[in-house]
Amino acid sequence: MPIDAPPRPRASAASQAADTLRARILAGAYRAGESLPGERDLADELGVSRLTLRAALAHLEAEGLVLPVHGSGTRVLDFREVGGLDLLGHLARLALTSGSSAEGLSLFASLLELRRSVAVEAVALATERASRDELRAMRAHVASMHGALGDAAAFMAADLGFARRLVRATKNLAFELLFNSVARTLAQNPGVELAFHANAEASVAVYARLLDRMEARDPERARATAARLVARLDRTTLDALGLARAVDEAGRGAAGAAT
Amino acid sequence: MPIDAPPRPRASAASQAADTLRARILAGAYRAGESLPGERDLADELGVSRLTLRAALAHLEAEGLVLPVHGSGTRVLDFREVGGLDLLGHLARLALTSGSSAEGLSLFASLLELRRSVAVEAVALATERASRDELRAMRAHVASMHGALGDAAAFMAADLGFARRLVRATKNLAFELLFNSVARTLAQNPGVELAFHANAEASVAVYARLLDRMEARDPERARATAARLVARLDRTTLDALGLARAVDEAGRGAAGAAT
DNA sequence: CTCCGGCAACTGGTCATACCACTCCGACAG
DNA sequence: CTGTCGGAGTGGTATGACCAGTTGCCGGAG
Repeated sequence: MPIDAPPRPRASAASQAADTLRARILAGAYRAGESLPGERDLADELGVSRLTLRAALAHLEAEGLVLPVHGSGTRVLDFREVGGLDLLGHLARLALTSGSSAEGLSLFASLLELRRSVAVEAVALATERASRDELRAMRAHVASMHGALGDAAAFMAADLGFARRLVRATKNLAFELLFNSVARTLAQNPGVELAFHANAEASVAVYARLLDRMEARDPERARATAARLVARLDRTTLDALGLARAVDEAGRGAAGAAT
Repeated sequence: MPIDAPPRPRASAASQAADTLRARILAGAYRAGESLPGERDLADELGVSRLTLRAALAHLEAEGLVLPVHGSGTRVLDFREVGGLDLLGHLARLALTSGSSAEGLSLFASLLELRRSVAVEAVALATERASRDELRAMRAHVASMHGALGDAAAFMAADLGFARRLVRATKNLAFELLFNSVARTLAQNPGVELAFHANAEASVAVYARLLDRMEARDPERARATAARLVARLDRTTLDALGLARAVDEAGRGAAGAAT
């Protein structure tokens, strides 16, 4: 019984086309300011119908990569100037799969830096605004995290769950939406759960201490504590990720020649 | 002389359909977790072809509002859980045009709060990483802002321009992409330029002082100064925006009955 | 020769129709 | 009652045509 049926015919043609075009744009194959080839040509080249191609373009447009102009062409935008945060995940994924691991790591470090600055402020805000119930729920969540210490993926989910409760306690929708983007970026990069898991126990301990600060209702001290502890966590996370990537790299290097 | 020729037949059918659906989802007309009506029905209801409807759905999918499932239906997602930061602009616009001005103001306050926390950290990072050239360019930019004090729109553009230079000097792509989202959110809400303009002189003065701090290469002091000064700016901005909205509200109230 | 109007050949935007692929659920056989 | 197998309904894709803007060439008027 030969295994033939590919268990991964998943990606739709439209999203595949979108991925291809996105990769080209992010890689600079089409320069910003120029126009994309005509839809008819592009569809033909990618081997899809014009309709499918247009669906892909609609996604890219929503991501801020491209701007179709009726009668003229479809302009390629400078993603550094107009792209949203969601691009970071794609950039990191591209760098990690098809290029320098160092660049992907750097992007990941950027994301952690942003996350940290927001998290610290979120702690301060939550210290002022979290209800007693919310604090209690966070306590319970942290306690439950001990049960997920064994499984990396489960722990990352629990970790993000705590972060979401924290962010929600700030009563600030902008923070919450930003958190969504960050969480999605992390989720779509396989391997990061290992980095999360690398300092799982330390994270749980840190969260418990942050809750102490928050319950004391002293925003400034809470902020200072958060800044210190989260920075330390992030350092460990980055080290773990770097190590994992290095091992991965070495493994690939042993299998094939270094490119 | 009846004005008939609409100078704004601009919006394409697809984007109109997307706006309609987005508004419905954000307003809760379709509850999260449920499925949208079938594409055929929906297209018929909105008076567009199924193809156009699909283009609209592609946008909503990219925005994280909706998830089409092949064979099943198109699920409505909880935007508070998966929506990106770009939604904030739409929410604010909806609140301001068709509903409570207070809610829109609150959303705007959320955005300012986020922007401030990020800006403060950006100042700290830029203090460490900005090159001498970048600092000089920022100086020049601040100087040039004096020329835009008269025009609200021009000043807002100049203000965002300074912010972009600052963010770029952090050498952190995540910060830069987040800035893009924030800037776009501000840009798509008409009227905010007045709020920016309300404390134009103060802003320029603050930026100059921040540059002093950055040139001194002391991240901690720079951060503290930024936190203090920017918070003050934001308070003024919010007051100005609230006042403008109140006046606007009163004007509308005088013309029609309060809804 | 210069300038301006208009036509033609692009481009993206929309439409109608048909068919494929997948999911779900209910009817039927066991 | 259980398991299976269809069919109905859903989103996904293809085709071909036409509409609607934009651009630029080209010929005629000055």
